[in-house]
This record gives sequence, C-alpha cells and structure tokens, in this order.
Amino acid sequence: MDQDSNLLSELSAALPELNKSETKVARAILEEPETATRSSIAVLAAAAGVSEPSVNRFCKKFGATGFPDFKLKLARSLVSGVRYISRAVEMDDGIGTYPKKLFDNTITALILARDKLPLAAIEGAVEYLAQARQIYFLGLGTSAAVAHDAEHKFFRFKVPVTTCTDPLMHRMLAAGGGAGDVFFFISHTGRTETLVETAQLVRNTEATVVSLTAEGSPLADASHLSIDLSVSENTEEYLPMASRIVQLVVLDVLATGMTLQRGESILPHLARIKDSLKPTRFPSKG
Amino acid sequence: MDQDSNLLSELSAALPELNKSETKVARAILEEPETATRSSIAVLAAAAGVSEPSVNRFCKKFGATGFPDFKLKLARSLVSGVRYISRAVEMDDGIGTYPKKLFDNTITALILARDKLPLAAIEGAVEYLAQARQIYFLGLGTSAAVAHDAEHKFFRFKVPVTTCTDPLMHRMLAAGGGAGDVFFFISHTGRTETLVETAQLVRNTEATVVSLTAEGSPLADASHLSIDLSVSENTEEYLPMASRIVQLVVLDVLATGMTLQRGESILPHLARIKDSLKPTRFPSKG
DNA sequence: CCTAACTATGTAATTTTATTACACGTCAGG
DNA sequence: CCTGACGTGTAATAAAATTACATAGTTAGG
Repeated sequence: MDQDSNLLSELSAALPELNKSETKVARAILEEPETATRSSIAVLAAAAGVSEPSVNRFCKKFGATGFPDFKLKLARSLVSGVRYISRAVEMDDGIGTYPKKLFDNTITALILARDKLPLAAIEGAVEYLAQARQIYFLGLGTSAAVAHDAEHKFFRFKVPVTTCTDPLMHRMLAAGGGAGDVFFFISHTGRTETLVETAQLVRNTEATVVSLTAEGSPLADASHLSIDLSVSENTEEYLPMASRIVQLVVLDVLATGMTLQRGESILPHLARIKDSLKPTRFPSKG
Repeated sequence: MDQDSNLLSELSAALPELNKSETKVARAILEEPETATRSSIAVLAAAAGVSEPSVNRFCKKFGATGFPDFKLKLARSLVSGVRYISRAVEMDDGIGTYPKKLFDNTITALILARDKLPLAAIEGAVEYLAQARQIYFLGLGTSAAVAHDAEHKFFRFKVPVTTCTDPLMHRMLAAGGGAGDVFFFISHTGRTETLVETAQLVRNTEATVVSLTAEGSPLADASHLSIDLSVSENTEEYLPMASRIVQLVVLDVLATGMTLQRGESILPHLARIKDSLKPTRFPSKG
C-alpha cells in the first residue's frame, strides 16, 4: 500500500517478490535496521554484498527519492523501537526475550490496525449506538471478556446495556428484539455458528445488528453494519492474544465517539460515575 | 538530560543561550522541522540566512557527528513527538483524529510498559502459577473483565481456575484458602478497600497472594508478590483505557511463561483445546 | 580610544557521499 | 545458438558535507 507508515513491515512483506540483490539489501537492512540508518550507502552496500547503485535502486523502489531519503524514512519507522516483524515465541525463549516479543507483537498489531481502521464503519456504529434505546453485547469465549469490558464502558452513557455470553439466552434476546435495540456481536472469526444464527434471528426483528469481526465472514454478512478487523493471529500458536486487544481498543474508540457525540453535557455525568468509586478506596497519599 | 528523547524541546530550551547565527538556525528548524529533515545543508543554511559551516557547527553542538546525523535525530524526535506525547481527545475531534489518538495512546502505554517491565516479578509469578493447585482470579469493575480474560487463558493448563467478581464471595474464598492456592488480584489502583482486605484474609491462610497492580499500593504491600505497573491514565478523562490493556498483555506474558515452563508436552493439549471449537464454526473458505 | 586577542562567521578547497550513464553478463524465448 | 530484456556492476559525474583557513566583529587591556 502507498501510505504504509511502516517501512520495515513493508520490506519484509515485499521480500518474496524481490530479485537477488534486492533481497540481499532487504535482509541486510532488516537484520540491523538501526545500523542501516547510520551507514553510508557504501557501507550498506558492502554489508549486503552488492554494489552501491543496487542499494540506490532498492531505495527508489520503495518510494524514496534516493538513499538519504530512504534512511530518513527508515529512521522514522524505527522510532518506537518496536520490532515490526512479529516474532513468534520459541520454546527456548527466556524471561529476557518472550515478554518483549509478546508486547512487540501486540504493539505491531495495534499499529497495523490503526493504519487500516474502517473509519466509515466506526462512524456508522457510533451513530447506531448513540441512537440505541438498548444495547446488547454478545460474545463467546475470549470475546465474552471483551463483551464484559464493553458493557463496563457503555452503561455510562445512560443507555440500558446488557451483556450476554449464553447462546440460548442470545437466541431468546434476539427473538425479543425491537426497534431501537442494537445487538452488538463480537467475534474474532465471525464463523461461530450460533452467533451467526442469532444475528439472523435478530434480522427478523426491527432491531439493528452491528458486529466487530473478520472481514467477509458469515457474521459480517449477517449484519447491518460490520466493523471489519483483519488481525492475523498466525504468530500465536495456541492462545488468542493480539486480536482481542485490537477489539478492545476499537470499543474504546466507539465509546469515545459516543462521548463526543453526546457533547459537553455528558461530562459531569461521567465524572459523577467515576467519583462514585472514591469511597471504596483507600485514600492515595499526596 | 543527556539522553533526551526529544531534540526539538532541547532546541527550544537552549535557544536563549545561543549566539546570533546559531539562533537563526534553531529558529529555522523549529519553524519547519519537517522540512528541515528533508533539506540539504545548503538549503537549510539559505533558509536560516547563514553559511553552511554554521549549520554544521550547530549540529555538532547538539551532539550529532554532523549534519546528516543531526537530521536523523531530528526525524526521530518528530515521530516520537507524535507518539510519545499522549494527546488527549478533545471535544471537537472528528472521526479523522480521535480514533488514531486512542490507538496512539494505547501503543504509547504499551511501549512504556514494555521498557520497564518488572521481569523478576513476572518470573516469580510464573513460578507460583506453575506450582499452583488452584488459581483464583479476583478483580472488580474494569478489572473484572480482565479477570475473566485471564480465566480464559489459564484453564488451558490443566489447573482449576476460578474467577470471582463478587466481594462477598472473595472473602469466603479467601477464608477457605490453603497451601497451593494462588490468589491472583487484579486492580489498577490497588486501593480498593475490599480487595485489600480480602488479600489480608488470604494472608491468614497458607495460600499465596499475587497481584497485578500499582507500585507501592496497599494491595501490593499485602501481597507475597506484586507485579508493579505504573500506567498513568491522566490523559484519559473519564474512561479507563490503556491500563487494562497493559494488564491483559502482562497476563498474556504470564500465560506464555507458563506454556514455556510446561514444555513441549503441553502443546498437544493446547492444540486439542483449540481444535475442540472447530465443530462450532462454519468452515472457512480456502 | 586604540590595539591585541579572541570569537564568531563566511569563503573556498577538499573530501566524502550519492547518483547517473553505460557496459557487461546472464537467462528465457525463439 | 542467437537475440533481447533484465539484472548487476564499474566508472564517471554530480551533489553534499566537512575542513582548513581567512576575515570581520567584539571585547578587554593598555
């Protein structure tokens, strides 16, 4: 893509389509990106084992006007210090490596999600939620925890919010849906049969179906509006990780959108809710 | 400070102590820092109205080895300026700005947390959890959702896991604690009275208290082991946001640590759990 | 108030770095 | 086995940065 903020991920993505010397250059850069930003074209060419013009051509191929410009872009994408290439955790990783890897993978997922955020869908979802007479958050498995979190945010807007993580209850709630009800489905895969069926049940009523799920999935198809996320979990062997984090942040975005839509007048209300917890806490020093 | 991450602030701070031509250069850079990173030394010198060597001397004065190096540093602090300075959402933000701000704030929180991760505590917590006969996850409010998420991860390790979000149940569970039980408390503030009291109840038994909470808080003090997080939420007016994301990722880290400790033998078990969901899903195309 | 000495700044030469033009080699299709 | 297109390197050229040095401006001591 043109506006990829992340040169390094772009590099590793393009890796398979590069020819011999270009591959050498790419590998040299990916191996020590920090060093690459400090080197002259001659040093980098030597490190990669190619000639200087090859490096120069390489730079131009990736949208830079030349080598210096390329270094600048590279430096920018290095700033956060994140290894943009998602590194899977290995069985022989130690305490010094695997925590960082997990954080980096999560950060990378967020950066990627941020750069291809479906803004139109988000705007539409905020609209639906803001108009809702009642909101239902439905999710199963890992997404159940996300649904609970969502409930915790949205009840603050003086809207009745129900979270349900029981498929049978889902169906009954769906059957009883009416105008002004928003059913918000959360599912990483978008392929869980019972959820899709529930969504279809809702479609028989006057209620609205919004979903936060994978692009092109059956659940997305069954929705009035779908916020498409395409977080790949391929680096994570057996535990769901980055996907739900992205879901949570998108829900933060929706809640914030709702706050903005409600306008200044909602702020005292939010403050009161926050303050209500004060008496349950030990006073903080200072 | 020596390792100031922000060259721009350093520049404006030093401004009063600079002489004539240095001031000109500084002003030119501060006025259009973005342009400055793209310009050659000649162009910048012309823009500032000084000679090229003056610019060069200026660069060296600020710790760079020369002009190109200075540009690199400048480019870095420009990006990090966007990232590292958490930008609060304003009431007049639109769809084009507030989603990115929220993602950026979350990403920043993760980067900060990653760079000051209490590895020793994490290692210790993994040890406790790996030895546990039974694990209880206790949390209230927003942390209740985090606790649910944790349950969803840890039951996979063939350990009985209980999540509880009811303060009265907390107390009863605590009273019944015994050797081999691990009570895992999750709390952003670490000041919720009932949680701290529950932790103290557990301390009267043989059970272990581990907590994921704020450094130096009453809850941390009441624990055998505390994983200290210090995520500031000051940019987030009324909704809890970044803090719980960091908590979730730390729990990912703990679960991963547990996987590594269990060794290869646990992998087939994790795979079986994952596969168990297949029949509940519509088959994916491809 | 002048001058010596120092500092600040610019000019021009030099060196380093990057880019371009071009030639050679290699591989695929005829 | 030839031919042409593509990939790659060599060498020339151009651009950029740095250094050495000269000059102007400034301050302190006479």
